[in-house]
Amino acid sequence: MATTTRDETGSGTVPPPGERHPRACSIARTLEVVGEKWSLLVLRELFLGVGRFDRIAANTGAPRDVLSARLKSLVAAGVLDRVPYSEHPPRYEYVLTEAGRELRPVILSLMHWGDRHLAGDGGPPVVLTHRCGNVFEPELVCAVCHEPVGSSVSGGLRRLRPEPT
Amino acid sequence: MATTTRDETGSGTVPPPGERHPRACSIARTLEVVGEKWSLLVLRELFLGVGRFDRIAANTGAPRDVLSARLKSLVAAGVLDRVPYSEHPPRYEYVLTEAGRELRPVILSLMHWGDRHLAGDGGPPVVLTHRCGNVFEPELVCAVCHEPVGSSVSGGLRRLRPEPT
DNA sequence: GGCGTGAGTTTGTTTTGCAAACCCTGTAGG
DNA sequence: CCTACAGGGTTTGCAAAACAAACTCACGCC
Repeated sequence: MATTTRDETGSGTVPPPGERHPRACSIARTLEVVGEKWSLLVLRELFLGVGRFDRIAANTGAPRDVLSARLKSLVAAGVLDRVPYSEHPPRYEYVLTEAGRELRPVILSLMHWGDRHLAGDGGPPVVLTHRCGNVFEPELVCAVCHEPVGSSVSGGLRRLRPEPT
Repeated sequence: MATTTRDETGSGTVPPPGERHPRACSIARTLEVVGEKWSLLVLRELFLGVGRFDRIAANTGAPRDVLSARLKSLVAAGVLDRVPYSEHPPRYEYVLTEAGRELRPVILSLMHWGDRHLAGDGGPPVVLTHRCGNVFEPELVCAVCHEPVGSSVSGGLRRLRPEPT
């Protein structure tokens, strides 16, 4: 069984064993932005139209100082905007930017998985309807051929140029 | 502007201001399983076919003790299986369960967002092709009508029974 | 018998998370 | 005028978790 030493990281060089060579990877980069605890729950609140500090804190359960830090970093990352909704007294709320709204598939995929695997009795805690009138269930398809991604190990996907040797 | 006190949490009662009443929510439940740091990068490796401890540690950059803890909790949650690939010496690798494979849309959505918003020069670090032969780009659609979820604030989605008052 | 591999565990330090209390601005009521 | 309350945070002190590096253990090979 000749362990084919693959170029797993895509860096062009096979790393020496035992050393850390994290992949260049869009998943990791995205998690740098929204992967910390509470960040995605903050986004959930904004998708639900809740944009004020106290309400987000109450609905997520996040400690206020942590929430404050997360909101700052999400604004810095361009996912949220902090906009005044009142002067005298100055009050702000948070709204999704276009980039933030594009995270909706992440939220919906997480929600769908939880609905399928972690729903207690009584089914999903929240049910959405699509504008077509039906109860909404998300499906991820290839944007070109519109066929669903499979449930096999590979999902019908392969790396382009997987071994740049 | 009569601040319509909405039942944000779906708990049936509007929470007193200042108190924490986290929502019953499938997103939060899913994040309890895969929301900690490194968990989703571990899943990425498994989708790429890398299932052994040392390789996962090297490719993700996760500290070995943390990785050990995450793998245990993912196995306990039914997302991974730990299967022997050798006895004498006893060696194990990790593989996705069916439930784990169903997290693929989460991974692909995160990757797609990173490709769009965090790719440096030279474009995305990893390019996938779909079995249809085209470069893969994911799209989230309604499983019933197959129309894409919109990019508006609501995305064309609404809560069913949003106010159980 | 010493070295290498694989899969972790242990140890000691640093960082982060958390709860509760506090601060500041401004409005409303007695 | 004085107090209370709302909103949007910051500060403080403590506990939990992350981190890096070293160590263990079981073998297989030279």
